[in-house]
Amino acid sequence: MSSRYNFKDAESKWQAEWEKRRVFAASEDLARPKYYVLEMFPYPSGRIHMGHVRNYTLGDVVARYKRARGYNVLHPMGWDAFGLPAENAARDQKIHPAKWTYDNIATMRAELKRMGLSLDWSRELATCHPGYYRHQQKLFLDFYRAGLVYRGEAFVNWDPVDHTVLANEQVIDGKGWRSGAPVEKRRLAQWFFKITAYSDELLQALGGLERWPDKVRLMQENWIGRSEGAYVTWKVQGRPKGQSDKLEVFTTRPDTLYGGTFLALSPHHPFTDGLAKADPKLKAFVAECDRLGTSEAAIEAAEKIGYDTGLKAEHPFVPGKTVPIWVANFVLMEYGTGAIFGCPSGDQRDLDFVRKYRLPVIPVVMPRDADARSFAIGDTAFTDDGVMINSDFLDGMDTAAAKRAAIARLEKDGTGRGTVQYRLRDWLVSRQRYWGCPIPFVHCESCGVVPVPDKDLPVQLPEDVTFDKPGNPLDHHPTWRHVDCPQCGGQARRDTDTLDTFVDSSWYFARFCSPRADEPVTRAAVDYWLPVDQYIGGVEHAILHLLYSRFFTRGMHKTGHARLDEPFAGLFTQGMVCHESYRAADGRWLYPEEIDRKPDGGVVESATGKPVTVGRREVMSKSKKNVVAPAAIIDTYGADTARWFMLSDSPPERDLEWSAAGVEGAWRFINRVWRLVEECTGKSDARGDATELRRATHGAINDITQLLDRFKFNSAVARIRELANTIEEEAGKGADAAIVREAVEALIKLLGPMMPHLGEELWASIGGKGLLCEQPWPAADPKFLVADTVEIAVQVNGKLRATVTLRRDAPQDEAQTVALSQPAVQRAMEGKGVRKVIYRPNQVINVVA
RNA sequence: GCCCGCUUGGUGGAACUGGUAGACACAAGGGACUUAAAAUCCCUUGGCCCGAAAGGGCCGUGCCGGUUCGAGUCCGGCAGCGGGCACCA
Repeated sequence: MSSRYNFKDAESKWQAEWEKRRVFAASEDLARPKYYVLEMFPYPSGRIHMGHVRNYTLGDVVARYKRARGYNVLHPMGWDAFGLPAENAARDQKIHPAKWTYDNIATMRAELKRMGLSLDWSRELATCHPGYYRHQQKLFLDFYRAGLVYRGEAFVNWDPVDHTVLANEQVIDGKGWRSGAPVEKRRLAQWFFKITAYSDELLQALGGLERWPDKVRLMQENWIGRSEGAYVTWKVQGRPKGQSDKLEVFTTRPDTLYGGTFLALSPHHPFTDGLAKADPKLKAFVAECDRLGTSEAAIEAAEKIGYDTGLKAEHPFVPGKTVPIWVANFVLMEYGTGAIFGCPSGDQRDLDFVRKYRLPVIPVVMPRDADARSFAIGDTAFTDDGVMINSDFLDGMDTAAAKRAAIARLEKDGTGRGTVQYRLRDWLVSRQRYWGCPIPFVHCESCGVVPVPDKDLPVQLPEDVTFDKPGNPLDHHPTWRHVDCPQCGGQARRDTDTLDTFVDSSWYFARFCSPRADEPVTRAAVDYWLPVDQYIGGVEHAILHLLYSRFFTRGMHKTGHARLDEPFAGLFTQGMVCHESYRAADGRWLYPEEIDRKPDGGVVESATGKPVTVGRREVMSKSKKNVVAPAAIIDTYGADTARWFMLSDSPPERDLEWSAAGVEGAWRFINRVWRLVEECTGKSDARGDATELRRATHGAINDITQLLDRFKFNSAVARIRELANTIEEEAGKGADAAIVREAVEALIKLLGPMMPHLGEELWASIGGKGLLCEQPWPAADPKFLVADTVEIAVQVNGKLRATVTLRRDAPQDEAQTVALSQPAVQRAMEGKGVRKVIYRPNQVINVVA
């Protein structure tokens, strides 16, 4: 054993050993409790980054720890391999998306392997592989047959230059992010998942996800957006030609109907469409609304514009009363019925609108203590609950009662009904792109939309595609789309859209259970492994990915592919990795390795010696060059250093600041432990007192076990360091050799999940049997967890005045006598008598003077 | 605008369900070893005050107030920072 730890040899040696012995290969074993640890699989963008290192380190600690605790652990890895960057690379670099993707996977796999993760690589999968997406097509068809997939029309952001549909985030100031052309709203026939069929269930079931962060549950709750209200039907006066004579609105405030002074329709409401045909001004107004779009700057968004159709609607409660019908840009077709009634006295937005267009305001709710005769609305609507006024039969009721009464009346009159609305919309999954899972449907002139028969799956992506023309390469392909109709045998064409990549990631956790099965999932395997016991990833997926996966699992349940509803029993969202940024005087961003720190604390550019502006620490990003490449760190310090640093200092849910000094500190600790084990196990015949050391050892085992269970890895790191400190001290004092050995063994086992290579090397060096990663977790002996004496705090009037050592569980009179005899206590009492004593055994005694 | 979270030394952070604030590190300063450097080891390190020293006192967890024998922890208000959603009827 040499005195300096050679991480290069050790890390590759143990990685080879684990692989050779297949120690992380998982198989179903009903005799043992299972534990499925999963980290969100990466997009193969090229290289792994520090965010991956953090994510996979956290998961690996859990996996190794649970394995040591006797669980049958499944810990797989795969690739979220479809997506737009591959097509961009194809166009810009003339590389086929498949080659680009598989090359990146090879690079990243090699980088991940160098981290020493306890992964079952035999289960590796890539979503772009036909062996994966074939089964996704099967699920899509099964969902279709179960009524969870349908074809509908949707407005999309259409880029007229690139001939493609853009995601909202690709529309910047109303223009395509790449072409710069003004984006058009187009109505296209698209595929949807019927996620709204589960709105209420997805909401209700959040309550059962006890091991999910509250934050994520709340975000999903808000996203689903349940609200109670009513549909109200208004009769349109003087029915316009070819139009409905009724308009249905949704409202959460049926109580304020008497305050309604106008109706507003969405620019995309069918009624609006009908009117616009004969009204060029309205048509222009609708076009104007479309131009403003949804992603306009906040200032633009704040402007509310309307168009008076000149039509009137009859008030459902007040015979003879009518209100004008407007079209307004702020009414969304996608929410409610696409039409509202405006009550300016009770809604700020409506109030702003009527002030602009000079419509009337009728106050209908006032604060409890206000006077009905003098209560008036100025520039602020009264939106709180209160007492009803100017509302006929509702007058005097409170808001809740008025809502109930108004709904009852609507239902009795047949002019409306109580209902529940959700903000959640169905999931649009069609993408006009090449690098995605083909949608297994055929369009036939005579049969319509026909599913591809199961036996013909997969519908495989053609490889010979070109990216030099704008638009979807599948559309341009000379032959691919032409196909015989599976139903009538006549000429038909394939659906050339591909699925949103969120579909790929909505079931990969299930596929991992039987990754090579000839069906999407093997029931026995998913029944055994699912749900995922611990899922770990970034909070940026808190809504879409996690919600889609929850929906998809329900769909798989309904179609008989699984028997559970919730895929992730436990969820942990980690913080991001940050670094300060550096900027030269001329504005260039500099990489951390391009700067030097001077002794006086100043920072200069290495190449020029000129001073550098140090920016605040923020999320690592290539554009600001505040990045550190994991590969470089592993080359210099090894994987264990990177892992240890990732776990130290910052709690995993918070952002972590990467610092060179912190990495150095981690590296120093590894060498310190190395020397410690070498030195301490050398002294074989010492017979000193060892009670302190045993207490430290078993206390550490106990604490670290609990800390790992609670995801408090940074605290576990601190306790491991403490144990190392104590061993060094006690061994230096000549503690009993057998006890030192016990402590060192515990230390090695405790650090094993965090620094597995160092752990194996140390384990071998002290003559441990087998592999460390197969050793059981150490057990704390309870008899060393409690001391005979305890130090307790002595307070006078709540202020600490002394600490005294007492027998454990000493009775109050004894504690009181000792406490009062303390000089500092006497001084603080200033001769006053004892009025009261609060005694918490083994903790504190507080004397009230 | 609405909803949520956070705020503790020079820095990252610790403190179980209200009970000795600052664990464990980083940085800094001092010292040892060395021809020197690296590495390593030891000591000091929240602020202020009294004292030659030993020791002692006061203040202190963003700010203001409250509950309690006792508050970093609970409650109310405010500020700052961060996140989510955003014309949601």
